[in-house]
Amino acid sequence: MKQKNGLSIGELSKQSGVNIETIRYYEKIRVMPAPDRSASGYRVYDADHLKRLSFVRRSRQLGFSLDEIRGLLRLVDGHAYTCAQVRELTLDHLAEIQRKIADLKRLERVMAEMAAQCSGDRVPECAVIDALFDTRPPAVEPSGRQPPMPTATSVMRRR
Amino acid sequence: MKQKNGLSIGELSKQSGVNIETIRYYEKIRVMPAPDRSASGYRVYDADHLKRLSFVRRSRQLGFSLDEIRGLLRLVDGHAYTCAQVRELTLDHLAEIQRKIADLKRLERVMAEMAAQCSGDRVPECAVIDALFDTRPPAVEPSGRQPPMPTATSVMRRR
DNA sequence: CATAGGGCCTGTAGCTGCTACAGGGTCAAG
DNA sequence: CTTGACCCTGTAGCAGCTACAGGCCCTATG
Repeated sequence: MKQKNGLSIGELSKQSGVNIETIRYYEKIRVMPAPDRSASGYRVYDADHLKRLSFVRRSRQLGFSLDEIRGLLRLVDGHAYTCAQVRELTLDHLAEIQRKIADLKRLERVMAEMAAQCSGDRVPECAVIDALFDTRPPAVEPSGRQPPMPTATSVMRRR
Repeated sequence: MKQKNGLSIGELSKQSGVNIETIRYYEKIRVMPAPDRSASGYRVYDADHLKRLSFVRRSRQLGFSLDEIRGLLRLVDGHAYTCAQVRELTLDHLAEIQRKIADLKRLERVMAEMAAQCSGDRVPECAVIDALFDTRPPAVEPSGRQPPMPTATSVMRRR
């Protein structure tokens, strides 16, 4: 009773590399369209679904948020995008990645400096602990003030 | 009726730079101890609370998870830490930051390459879209295989 | 003395992007 | 006919907060 090229959710999952639960989640949040159902209520997918899901997966791997992906898909679906529009989204995203890299590099430097101060002695006196108890924001640039220290949240999370 | 050095949650918030809601949240998850209460049930903090909260804030800014911070605080509270222990936690954390930087740099390169392919033409043919529709994982190293492409989640989130 | 405003209280729901159940139905093989 | 693999829905959980709702308290002003 299976239609030509019909994929079950399990098969789609294997072929796309996306978790079954995640596929259903994408459907719920309207990133993937609701597929046809078999007589018994099973989801039945086709090759277009596989393409779209792979698109989503790849975009996620590249760090696009689901909201950004919705934007890309809207362009693709409308067949109305210009390459320039897509390029702009991509460059925005690139800029964000570069900002995160810069933030992390500053963290890296602060952590390395703290660790370097640490002698390894047994006494409960430790440069790292002292530095953490310092109420001021970490020294980031010896010269010149900068935008406020990024929080871990702003660095590690998207949006 | 306020005791010497007693701080209301609002004052603690201002002096520490930590949101009121976040302070209460830290208390709930036992990162901050429950303070005394005034007759009418208001939280009353002292200078030690301020120190500890600043420690937490600074550690968060440096990207430590609340769980790691709990570990640091346990060491500090017990007065039993050696500087070497703290140093180890710090170096672990540093290594993680460096891993994230490396991951992001790979993403950066892929994004930049995609954007560079993009002509800006009006036609609905776009190298970026094509690349995203590619079902294979993004090319990361032209030569030699690597650990699987980091997902955005693994790069952006902690743990 | 009444009231307006600010602050504080608890408890719950929301955010992102999933993942992991619980408790059931379906289907093909042995 | 039973077993086991699959599928279904719906809900709760993860981190680390943030944002209410609905209420109490406290001080100052008219």
